[in-house]
Amino acid sequence: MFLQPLEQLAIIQKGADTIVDVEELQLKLQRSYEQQKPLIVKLGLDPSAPDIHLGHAVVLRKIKQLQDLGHHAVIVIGDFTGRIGDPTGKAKGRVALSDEIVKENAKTYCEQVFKVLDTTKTTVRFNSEWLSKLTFEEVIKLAASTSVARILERDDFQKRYKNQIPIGIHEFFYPLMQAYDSVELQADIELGGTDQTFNILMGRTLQKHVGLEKQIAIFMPLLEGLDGIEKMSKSLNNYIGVNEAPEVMFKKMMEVPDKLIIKYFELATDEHPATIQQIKKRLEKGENPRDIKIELAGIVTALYHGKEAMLAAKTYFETAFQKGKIPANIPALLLENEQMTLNDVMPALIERGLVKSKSEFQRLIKQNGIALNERKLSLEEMTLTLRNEDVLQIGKKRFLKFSFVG
RNA sequence: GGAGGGGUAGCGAAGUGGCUAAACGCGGCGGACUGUAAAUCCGCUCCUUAGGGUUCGGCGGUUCGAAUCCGUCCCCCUCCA
Repeated sequence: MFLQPLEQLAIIQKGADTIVDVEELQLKLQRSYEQQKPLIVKLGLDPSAPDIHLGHAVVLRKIKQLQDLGHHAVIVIGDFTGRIGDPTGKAKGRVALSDEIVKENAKTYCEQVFKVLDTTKTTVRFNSEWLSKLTFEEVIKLAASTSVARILERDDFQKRYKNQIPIGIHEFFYPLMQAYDSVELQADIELGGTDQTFNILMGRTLQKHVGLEKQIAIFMPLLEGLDGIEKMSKSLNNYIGVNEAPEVMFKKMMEVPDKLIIKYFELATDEHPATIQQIKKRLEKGENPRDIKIELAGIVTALYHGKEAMLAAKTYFETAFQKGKIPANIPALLLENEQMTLNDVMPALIERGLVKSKSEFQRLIKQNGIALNERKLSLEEMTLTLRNEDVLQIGKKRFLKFSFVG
């Protein structure tokens, strides 16, 4: 059932940034092979934002590969970590609420996670399950396994300390809590981005401290977001969510900077290294990066939405953005009666997030950014009565069709 | 506990009684150009029934007038103990 340990190792190493420690990993694989017993692969997820994006997916894809090799994944939802970590949640009423929200987020989360992972080889755990039961004494003992100097080594702590940005004492416990998860699960392998180096290595320290075998740390490269500079994250709004509509996903993929095309092929698709080599060559030969990016966008979109939806999204992209025409499938807004004007629909537009305020809408009109049925609007036309099938275009990307009930 | 420095729009940062809805930079948005872009150029960037209305950590006060002065409270940082 298992592949030869060396073959497994090759697959595991593919695309990984660093593995600590490869020899130990080999030993674990060997033993697992001999005993026909899967390794426990741990991944911690922070439930604060309920969206999984392609950056997370890099790690998930690697885990999927481990599952395909026969190993077992444990997803740890950091509900405890998240709950005490949020310094804004001061009010007591909020804690209970955020508990529910965490549960709900976790549900959405898992749905997304399983777009990549194999359900039958995955266990989902919440770390409040064990962390909330620790006594103060146990916590202190945990804390004694490291030192302030060690904790301060962590990159972002150092930066914050230098820049006089506050560091809460409780934040010192994050690495410990995450490390304790590994102890509890007796993880064989923990996956994470290179930004998780400190936390994941702490897991090894702690496991050793309590007399367990140390987990293997596999660090995956961080995927830069659409700005091409910062790592993909929701708060920087440079992300592509796995749950986003196919049209949105396709369009965003096209916004990936040219220089990241190969990296995205490597980290966001399951393409074979040989295929990627060929693409590299095509780029070097001077082939238009746009065309290659269209292929990339197609592959990624199909990965999450299937081929059919991808093809529709591609057509949408070609009509709306390449030709500048109104695409076929655009969201519709139902009008209550036949006397509605743009002024009247304004609240609905704001609610849908198409514009921030009426003032912004008027500003856009002044800037030639609003069109009704492909004709630019003027300020006076705010009071025009809308007709069935009228199409409103805001900027280049936002479309809305009006239609009457019934 | 003591001493000092801070809190200004999404962020960074000017402004120390009226000319300030608040310079400048970044980010974001619109337009031009394009290969979806990037780079570049132009414009916008609190709300509004366009007359105004609400903003500079919170509350209260002085003043014809306050981000700017006073009181008080909250928060952050540094050094000392």
